[in-house]
Amino acid sequence: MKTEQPVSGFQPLYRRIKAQLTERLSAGEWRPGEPIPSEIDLAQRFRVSQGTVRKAVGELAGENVLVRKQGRGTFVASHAHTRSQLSFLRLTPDDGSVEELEAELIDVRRIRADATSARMLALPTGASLVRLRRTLSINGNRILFEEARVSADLFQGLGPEVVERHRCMLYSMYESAYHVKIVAAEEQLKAVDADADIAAFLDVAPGTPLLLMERVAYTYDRKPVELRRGFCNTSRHHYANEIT
Amino acid sequence: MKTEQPVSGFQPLYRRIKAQLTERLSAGEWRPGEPIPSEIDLAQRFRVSQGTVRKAVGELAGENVLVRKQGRGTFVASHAHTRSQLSFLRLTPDDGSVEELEAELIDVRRIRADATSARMLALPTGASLVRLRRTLSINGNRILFEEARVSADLFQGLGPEVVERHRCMLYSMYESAYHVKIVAAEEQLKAVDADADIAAFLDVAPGTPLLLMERVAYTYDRKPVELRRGFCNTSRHHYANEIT
DNA sequence: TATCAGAGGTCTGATATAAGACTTGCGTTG
DNA sequence: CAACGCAAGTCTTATATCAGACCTCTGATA
Repeated sequence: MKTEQPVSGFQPLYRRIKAQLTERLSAGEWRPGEPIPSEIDLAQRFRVSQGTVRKAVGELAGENVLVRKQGRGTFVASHAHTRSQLSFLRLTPDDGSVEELEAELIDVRRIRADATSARMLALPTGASLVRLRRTLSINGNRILFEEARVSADLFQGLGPEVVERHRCMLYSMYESAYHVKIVAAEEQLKAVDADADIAAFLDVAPGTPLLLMERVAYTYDRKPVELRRGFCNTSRHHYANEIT
Repeated sequence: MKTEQPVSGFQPLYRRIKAQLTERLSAGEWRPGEPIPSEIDLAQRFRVSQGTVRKAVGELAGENVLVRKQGRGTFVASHAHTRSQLSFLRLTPDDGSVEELEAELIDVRRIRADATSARMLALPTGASLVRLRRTLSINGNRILFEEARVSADLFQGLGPEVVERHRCMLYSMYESAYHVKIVAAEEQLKAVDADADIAAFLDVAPGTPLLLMERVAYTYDRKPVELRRGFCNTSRHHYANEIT
């Protein structure tokens, strides 16, 4: 066993392997939905034992970056397949579950990043962003209005057509059209009153209490990629969360 | 290697070890804050290899039931020590972090379980419950009103004195006074309007939008133990969540 | 053509061994 | 008495090996 990094920044071997794997993932060497090489194979490439690869892969699987399938192989997680697309949607009807999901695009515009957006996306103030607005219906009830902002530079040519073509599944679209895989997000929730505009979009009276959800979404290596702000009518739905 | 359970209900060895560990934890063999025996020691007791124990302990550590400390040992997670007491409190000031936390007890009463509460706590309808109400202040601002319900049978003698003595840290109290360790919870969030009563408690105008948090808290083996309902003034605070 | 058995690949579970890293506490040393 | 160094105990990392479980594909068979 080699002991490198004499003093600072020591990282165990399996973490370095993990880093290498994320690097290749983010470089697009293996695409979402595709299998990565077998543990044995990876072990040989990296010249470490299969157990070490296994531990690296295990952590990535724990972070939902990879998906293991016994007897078949290990796959790059994808928003396209497996309804993992829903893993970022915490809204549920009070009774029963999500049967049908439908999104309706309102508009897609180019805007300039204000100071806050820029900072949160790690971009210079004034950078060009794409702002996308839409509503979302669960089981036929329109309950969410939301807007998303992403770097226009990273998502070149992002317009209504592209969104429509992916049926408004944004993360799936980021992934397949732009090779940007969303792997984590931070959300901040508040209760607010509906203003006139949003009330109109959601078919509720102005002043109705809405759940405000603000999100920063990250890709590999915790690079911030998308800002999102949603207003949800929670009269018959709720935001479900598991604490552990 | 033994292959048991020919068809159904097969559980790998490390999971059976894990189950045995949770059992002993729930029996109080090792108390929160205390160390459990070393991996080697446990391996000998259970007559399995250290690696197998390690895997079981690893999962429990991942669930925040145990806490590993390199070079020192593995400890039973505790709400009392380490500010893990806050791991169940997702409320944060919009700017900065939680510096000071203060709870104010309103009342503690015996009530009968309605059908819903009973079902969620896995108790018979009409069972005797203790209902506790309080407000909570962060950095001096009173922002949360909440009520908690627990089985009066499980928490015998639970009254204002006991709560005050533990300075309103409920999970810490459940743990040290009743040996009930809360390990997980499910929450449902909604936005609602403040009614007159709650508005008064929170010093806001009736009709102010509030974040409604409903929670079921579980102890070892996912046994439901507490129901909680909180109303939060989110004008200068938010509920923080991490999605992965 | 349709079905089935089997081979081979892949992840999973279990064990064993060894050395590194971290903490604690003891005993020596200055 | 204080400081230092060392040893022991514990978790952590790494490797190797083997067998089980699960899936896919292929070739034989009816």
